[in-house]
Amino acid sequence: MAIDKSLLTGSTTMLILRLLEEADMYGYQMIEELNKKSKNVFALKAGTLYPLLHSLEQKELVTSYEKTADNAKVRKYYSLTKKGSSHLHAKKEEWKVYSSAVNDVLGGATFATA
Amino acid sequence: MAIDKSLLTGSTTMLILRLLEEADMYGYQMIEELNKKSKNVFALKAGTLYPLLHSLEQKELVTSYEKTADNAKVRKYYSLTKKGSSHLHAKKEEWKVYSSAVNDVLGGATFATA
DNA sequence: TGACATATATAGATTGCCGATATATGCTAA
DNA sequence: TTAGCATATATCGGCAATCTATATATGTCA
Repeated sequence: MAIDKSLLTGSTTMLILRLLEEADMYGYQMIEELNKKSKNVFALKAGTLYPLLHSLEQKELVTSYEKTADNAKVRKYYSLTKKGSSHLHAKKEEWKVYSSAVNDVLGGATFATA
Repeated sequence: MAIDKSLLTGSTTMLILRLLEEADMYGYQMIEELNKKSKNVFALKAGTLYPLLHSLEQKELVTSYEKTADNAKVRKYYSLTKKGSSHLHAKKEEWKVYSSAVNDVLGGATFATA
């Protein structure tokens, strides 16, 4: 199930950084991973991702390097910086506060963190 | 705690409709209610709310009527329509799917509905 | 060899929300 | 008594995030 794109706003950066927390990745791979991990809910578009990655690199939240795959294709890998890691943790806290507040207003839903 | 405004995108309509599900309200009151229910997380701006209410009325999700308060002040009350109620339920489902998906990606959080 | 998946990139448009500003009334304190 | 603040609604311009469309280049498979 795909959701209204407008709900995505603001959380995309967090999700991307979260992916990079586990492993270095190249753009195309992030789109696939995000789709898989979210059970097809997040269908991030290339036109959204690449400009976003460039801005994250400018903000020094990620760094990039090129790596040649087996098939001689050059891929651009991104890696989470220390600054990016801090940013991610802050955003995760924000997400917790935000989603709890939405649930407070909606009522009938409980939010538990493990 | 106030959160990054960008996270709000798309959910404001849902929250407003949710308020009207419980009782008819006028704009200014919604801002206060939302603030209270969300424990000061949502500080909706008048410049956001009033245009939004007008668009909701155009979409026939709400209707409005004027009512004079004790102090002779005229307030514009909004009421949820049947169409608005359906819309709200659809949006709530979307929110569940979306927030679960975010938690899936973030890991370490469980989402339970009551 | 032609179509499609992979892989990255940019420009233009849309949308949602905010800040600033405007208007008018009621209440309260100097 | 009047100046300031809260209440109450409204509009405009602008910004930020995302999408669509388009472009490029290579690898793979029918």
